[in-house]
Amino acid sequence: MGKGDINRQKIVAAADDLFYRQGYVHTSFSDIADAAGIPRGNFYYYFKTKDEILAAVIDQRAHHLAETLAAWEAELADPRDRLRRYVDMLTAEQEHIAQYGCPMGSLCTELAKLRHALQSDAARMFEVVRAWLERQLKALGRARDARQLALHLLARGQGIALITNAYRDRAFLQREARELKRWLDAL
Amino acid sequence: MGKGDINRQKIVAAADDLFYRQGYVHTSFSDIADAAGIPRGNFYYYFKTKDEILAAVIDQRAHHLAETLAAWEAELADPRDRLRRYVDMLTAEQEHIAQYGCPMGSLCTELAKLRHALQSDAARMFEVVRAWLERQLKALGRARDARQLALHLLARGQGIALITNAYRDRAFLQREARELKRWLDAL
DNA sequence: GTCTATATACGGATAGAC
DNA sequence: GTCTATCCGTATATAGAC
Repeated sequence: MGKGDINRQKIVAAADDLFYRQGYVHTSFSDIADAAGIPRGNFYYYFKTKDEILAAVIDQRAHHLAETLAAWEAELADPRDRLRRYVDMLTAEQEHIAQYGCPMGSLCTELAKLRHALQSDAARMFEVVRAWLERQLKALGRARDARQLALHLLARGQGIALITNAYRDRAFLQREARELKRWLDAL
Repeated sequence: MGKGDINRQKIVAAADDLFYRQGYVHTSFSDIADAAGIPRGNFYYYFKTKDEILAAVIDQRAHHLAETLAAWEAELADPRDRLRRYVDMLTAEQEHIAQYGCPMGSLCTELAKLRHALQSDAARMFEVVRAWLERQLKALGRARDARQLALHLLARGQGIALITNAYRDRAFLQREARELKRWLDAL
């Protein structure tokens, strides 16, 4: 891996973080360059436009998500345990969620308002999760309604993240996570 | 009501619409002035800063919301019918939601990322709804957990709106609205 | 590959004539 | 109350020296 690749990676990592914490529109090239430790001018050697960085960030998030979910699948044999693990992610990330919301949800919301060309790419992050949830639900014997249940679970998580963020209320997130687990157990 | 008040009202109405459809950061003074039919320069006679417009928009949304909810309370005697009516709002607004998400949720999400001073004011829109839901739930005999159930309902609605927006999937919204009503009936 | 200087456009905001 | 002209900062983006 050359030095160029390392710089490229640093830029994407910095942009990923800043897009999450500040939003896409509100984050400037300078912000990213400063955070990555790359001089403003040299920036354009790696990315020609802001959209290119966004595409790289979406790609990275989708890959990271897929890796995490695959690891849970390898680690846990019982599909119900895997789904529980998914809910545990909410609790584990409660600090970030209270401050910045969900990285997938808030980005999709922002890009929808911008009528951004990459909005459908951002929605593919959700697809990664939805497909994984659906597979676990099928393994649980819910083949018929697995897809709908997966979307339902996705929406529940997004609602919890949004309200937790708006109210800065981690106690709410914890209560709802417990309730989601009861819902899983009843499936 | 003088001409100044009318112009002021036109500005707030235009800003309300644009903040919903384009987001706060991405909407410029020029956008609002153009939409309201007010010359750019004259704008500052009514509002000194963009934040002042935002404050007026939040105020208007909260008032409009309170009026709508009060009307439902006057129209329907049964608290369960009132709650059903709340769920019906999702279905009625499905076109807007699919395109732009929830006006409350998307604004709170955006302001949280900006670390905007008015973020807590925006959250007060949620409080108007939460308090109303809580009252209906208490009237249903759920005094003990009315507050938690109200927040739960709020979060369910937000999750549905977000996923509907991300996937542009009105069928999902309709299915989830039906499910929410079943949940209400089981209370 | 790295960095400086700079072009160009647009944002929010102001002064002041009418 | 209305409108024009304009300031200043910042944003994206480019040219070109090193």
